[in-house]
Amino acid sequence: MSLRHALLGLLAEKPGTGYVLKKRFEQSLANVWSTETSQIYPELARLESEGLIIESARGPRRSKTYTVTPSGLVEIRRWLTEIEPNRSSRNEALLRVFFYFLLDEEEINRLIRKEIEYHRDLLASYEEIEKQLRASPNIGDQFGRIVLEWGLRYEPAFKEWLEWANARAKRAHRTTEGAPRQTRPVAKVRGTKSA
Amino acid sequence: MSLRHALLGLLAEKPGTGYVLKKRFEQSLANVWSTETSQIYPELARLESEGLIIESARGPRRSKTYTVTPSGLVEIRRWLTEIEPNRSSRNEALLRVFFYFLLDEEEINRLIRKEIEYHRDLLASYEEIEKQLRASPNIGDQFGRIVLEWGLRYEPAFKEWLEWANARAKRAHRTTEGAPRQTRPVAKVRGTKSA
DNA sequence: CTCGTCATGTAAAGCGTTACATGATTTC
DNA sequence: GAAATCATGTAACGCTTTACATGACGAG
Repeated sequence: MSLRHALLGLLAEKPGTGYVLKKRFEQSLANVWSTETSQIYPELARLESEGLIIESARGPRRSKTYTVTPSGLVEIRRWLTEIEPNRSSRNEALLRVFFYFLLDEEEINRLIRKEIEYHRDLLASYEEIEKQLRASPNIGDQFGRIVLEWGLRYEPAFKEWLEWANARAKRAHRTTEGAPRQTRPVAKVRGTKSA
Repeated sequence: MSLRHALLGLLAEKPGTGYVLKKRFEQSLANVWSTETSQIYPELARLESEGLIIESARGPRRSKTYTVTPSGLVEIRRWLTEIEPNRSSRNEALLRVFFYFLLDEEEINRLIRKEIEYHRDLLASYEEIEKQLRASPNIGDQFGRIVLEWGLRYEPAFKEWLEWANARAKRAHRTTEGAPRQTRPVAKVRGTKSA
């Protein structure tokens, strides 16, 4: 249940409405966590009913500003310090590379170049954010800056790996040429489909 | 729907039963994708009913070996080359760091050290796999090796960042000392809770 | 004959995404 | 007064995880 703690954390930083929380997800947490409004509003209602946040203000368009309560603060600290983080990760890009043996050299090259472009742009956007942070150093963005730093280190490393992978994929294809993994019969059909 | 294509890809590499597919997920794809048997078996049944795989053999304990069909091969190639990869990522470790402003220096230090240990062990396991691959170079593991290489590059980079983050967190705490973000009243309560 | 592992599945609950619905306020 | 944006929510569907159930085979 990371979403509820993400909401608690954001509200601990600064109270806000569901709408602004969504914006904050998109701006500061885009590459770390994401969610939809359809998940935010019910979760805020649940957090309120559990007393972890309170509706502290009503604004113009029947907007509700929520503020974290003392027990909400206790809860997020408990989560941070006592709950083992879920470290399982999924990376569809890597999963795909795993199956590149099914493609020819040219297609692999095209796909990897596309990835490189994507990550080049992502790095550029991180650098832009970093520039802005440097221009107006907001006390309080310290840990956001630390997370951003990871993006600034990750992207160049990933790009280098993609380039390495592209070169290596060519070599892999050359060495397996004429000996494809798929062409020999792999299993004798012993049973028959019965449904 | 990455799971179905992961299954197709694994079966394209080598036919197998649901049980061995689960093992292969754990061995080769652990850090890339994961799934449970409760997801594998229904998905295999669906893939078979769609003609993308066939039950090619029956073994001892009523085990069913599946093999990818020509249309299954077409499908996974289509997925690889024509479907835009889902690049959205979630990283709970980074999400947590974002909220470290709620903790004191000592706790942050403890948490970061724990992460460093975890990733140290993960890197060691990757290095072990790499050693084994080098010892018995299996043609066909080429792209698995390429994916592994990312792990061998990622882990040291992440560790360095964790160390940097730890040092920087200390600095961040010192500069915000006596000016915590949470202590001033953040919102006037204008409305009242009505449910 | 017992234990471990191989092997396949179902059920239920939780989490996440997509689609849809509605209305209020500000800006031009 | 029209359009953009602010703002909150529901419904349905799909994916993922946890828990449970069952049984076959092989080793000792």
